[in-house]
Parts: sequence; structure tokens; C-alpha cells
Amino acid sequence: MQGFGDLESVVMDRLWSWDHTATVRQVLEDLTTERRLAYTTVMTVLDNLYRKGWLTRELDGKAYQYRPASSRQDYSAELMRQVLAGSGDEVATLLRFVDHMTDEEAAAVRDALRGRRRTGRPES
Amino acid sequence: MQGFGDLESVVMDRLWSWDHTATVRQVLEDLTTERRLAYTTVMTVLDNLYRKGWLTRELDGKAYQYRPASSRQDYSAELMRQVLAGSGDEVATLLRFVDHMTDEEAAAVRDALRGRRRTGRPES
DNA sequence: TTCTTAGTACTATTCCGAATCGTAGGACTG
DNA sequence: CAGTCCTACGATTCGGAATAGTACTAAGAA
Repeated sequence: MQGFGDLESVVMDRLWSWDHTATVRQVLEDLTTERRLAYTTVMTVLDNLYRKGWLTRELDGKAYQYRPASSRQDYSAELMRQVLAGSGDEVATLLRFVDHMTDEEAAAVRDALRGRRRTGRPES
Repeated sequence: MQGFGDLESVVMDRLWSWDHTATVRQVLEDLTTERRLAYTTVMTVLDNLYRKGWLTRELDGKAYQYRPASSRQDYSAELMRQVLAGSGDEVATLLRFVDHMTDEEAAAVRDALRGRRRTGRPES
């Protein structure tokens, strides 16, 4: 998993910040306010992200409408899981993670744990 | 933060898995069992990691002794924090994160929360 | 003291993925 | 038909990592 390039990150940011799908041209227009880019550059990035599975798309008239395959929060949560899984010692890592949280975050986790349903997921 | 290269990851794995410092030669010797690498290749990688702050080193006789600047668990926890901070909505992300944990992980978090001291960290 | 050895510093090359964009071609519109 | 807007495909550039060679230094052996 993980690891967008620089432009890829910017593009994903835009798409995540919108709650609607977007065409190459729309993304281009939005980015153009800050940097000058060719239409085909944006198209290539979108296509790369699509082929890597980060975006879905559907033909709408002549142009594709792109949308993130998952929400930014789902993506982040999954990425956190991957990091945790690769940490060598999940319990120790969680301990440190929790210990450095803000009080607000700790409260959110408490709530989430309360609302969590028994999943029957394996014990490790 | 984030983002080791392939060889860099392998090297960090080795160093983290040992509880002692290591010289270029020791790392090389260990890696040589799987792949053939030049001494200078390993040295360059270690030096890069050192200059990026992932390793510390101290001169011991003629050779440097390298050691990870932080434990793998600290590194992972910090990385998780970065991901969370960049998620756009920490509460929502934590919710999803917690909801996908194994029961064992959830228990670890509960324990960690119980042991957590009030920190007075900012509320966001 | 001179030679050898083990290590570092510096630098060059290769390689890969991302970034960038141009061109060709299809389809629709005035 | 000409112009416009899109996609598809491919070329080029660029940066970081991977790889490793060469030059230099210090220490110990002969």
C-alpha cells in the first residue's frame, strides 16, 4: 500500500475534498490556479491513480468522471493498520500511540471502543 | 516523515531486530546470506539513513557503530500519528481504525487508555 | 619504516517511478 | 467541413534509491 507521488497527493487531496466526481478538465482547472499544468499531465496522473486502484471512473458522455475509490478516512485508517501490522509488536506500538494522543483523540477512541461490536476476528 | 527505500527497509529491519549496535561489515555479512552486495553499497545506505536521522552512530576504533535512532515501535506509533493527522478528520478516522481492530488489539487499547495519564495536550 | 589491511569519504552509474507534455485519432457541434 | 474536446499512447525529463568503484587515512605487522 502507501506512497503517493507529489502530484498524486495533490490530486487525491482535491478529489477527497470534493463530494462530487470530477473530470480531467475540472481537476486541471482547479490546479491551474496555483501551477501551470498541461491537460495531458493531469490526465496521466488520474489514469495512473485509476489503474492503481485509488480512483474509480465511469464514462459520462465523452469524458470520464473520476472519484476516490475510498474515503480519505478509510484510506488513512487502513494505512494506520498497515503500519501497525508492520511494527513488530502491535501491543507495544498501540501503547505508545495511545500515550501520545490528545485528550480529544483519546475520548474519540473510548467512544469508538464502546460502540464497537464484537467481531469474532482472530486473536492475532 | 515516512518512506524508506527497499534496501533501506531491509537494513532498518535488521538493525531493529538486533538489540546491539552494528558496523557496516556486520550488516553486510548478515545481508550477504540472501543477496550479494558490495561493502560500499551497505555503507552508503547506512550513511544515508544516518544523515536522514534514522540512525545514530559513534566511532568505535576505526569503524562506526550504528543504531536505530528510535525503536521500531516508536517509529510506527509516530508514523500512525502522522497518518492520522493528515486524515482530515481524526475522529472519523479513529472510529474506522478502532472498528477494524482485532479483539486483542482492542483490549490492548483499552489497557493503554486506562494507564494513560492526563497530559494536558491541546484539544486539537 | 614500509607494507598491508580495514575503514571512510567522495563520486559515478544505473535504474525506476513519477512528472510532464506532445501528437494522433475519434466523435460531436456549429 | 472546421474546430473543439476528449482519450490513448508514447517520449522525455527528473529525482531518489541502489549499486559500486576509487582515493585517502590510520593502525598494526613485518
